[in-house]
Amino acid sequence: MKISTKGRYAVKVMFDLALNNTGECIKVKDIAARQNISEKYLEQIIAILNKAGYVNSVRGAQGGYRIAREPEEYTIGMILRLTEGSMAPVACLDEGAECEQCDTCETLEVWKDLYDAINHVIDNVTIADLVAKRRQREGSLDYCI
Amino acid sequence: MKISTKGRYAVKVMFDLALNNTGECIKVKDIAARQNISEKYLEQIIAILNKAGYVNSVRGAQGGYRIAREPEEYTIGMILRLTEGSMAPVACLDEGAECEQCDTCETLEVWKDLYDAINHVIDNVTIADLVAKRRQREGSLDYCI
DNA sequence: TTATTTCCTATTATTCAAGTAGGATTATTA
DNA sequence: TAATAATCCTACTTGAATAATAGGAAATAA
Repeated sequence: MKISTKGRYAVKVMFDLALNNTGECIKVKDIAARQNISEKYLEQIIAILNKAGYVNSVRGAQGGYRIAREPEEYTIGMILRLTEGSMAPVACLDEGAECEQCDTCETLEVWKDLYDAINHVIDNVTIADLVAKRRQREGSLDYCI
Repeated sequence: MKISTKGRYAVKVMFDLALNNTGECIKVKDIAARQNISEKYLEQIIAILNKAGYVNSVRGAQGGYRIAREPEEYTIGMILRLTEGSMAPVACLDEGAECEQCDTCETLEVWKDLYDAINHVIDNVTIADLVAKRRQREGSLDYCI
């Protein structure tokens, strides 16, 4: 039961755009280099974020991407659901799923609890939280040197 | 991020063996019929449970399987880890994993929280809990009729 | 000795993850 | 205006994993 690179990279992209946001455009190439991800693969992932309006794009030379809203407004859950699809641990719990045995399925209740627990975590962390942690870390590093 | 049929079926097997336990052997064929799973595929899954000592087997005619210990002693987590492997949402958190970027990875902390939440759920439900729920359901059904 | 059951291993079909590749389109800038 | 730099779009590939299917060997009860 793993989160795929698609979802993980999407979170990294949003984090990177928030962390390095100066109002200027940020190129895929730069994100790929910083996050150590294939540039071409990242293009596809950021395209999903773009279509969903999570980021804004500027085409042409000196173009790139910017985070569309404030980092506080993006939870990890939003980003994972967009890129990974449902975070339900079993298909029975996906939206629009039909299962005849669900009424008499004791295990389903466990999966429901698991689903709730997963959602609770990913819906209560925002990109802003991740940026804050990095800033804090950078701050404490200054003291070390 | 889905639990595979292997893990789900393994839980169903343990549940079935506990629910229908009379001290007699239970055949794979019967479990497969009750749980609506391919017999041959179930053989492979129950073999894992058998090797781990979660069930005891009796070969030959009138043979079959019995749950080895009390249903209270088997958590869902034990069964899933045995059949699925680690339940960590990212490979970085698997045992023996090595990741150079972990020290400066803010997202990892989210995955850790997620991992903890997952473990908390699956380690606090036992097969006995599932059986109890079924018994309760059966009891209330009697009143309905 | 026959029927029944577990045990063991190999094979397969399908799907999905994770990228790779190539070029079209759009905009800046020299 | 031409060169350059960037996003955009689509198709393809490769490898691994999932979810079985298949066939028979070994063990045991009746």
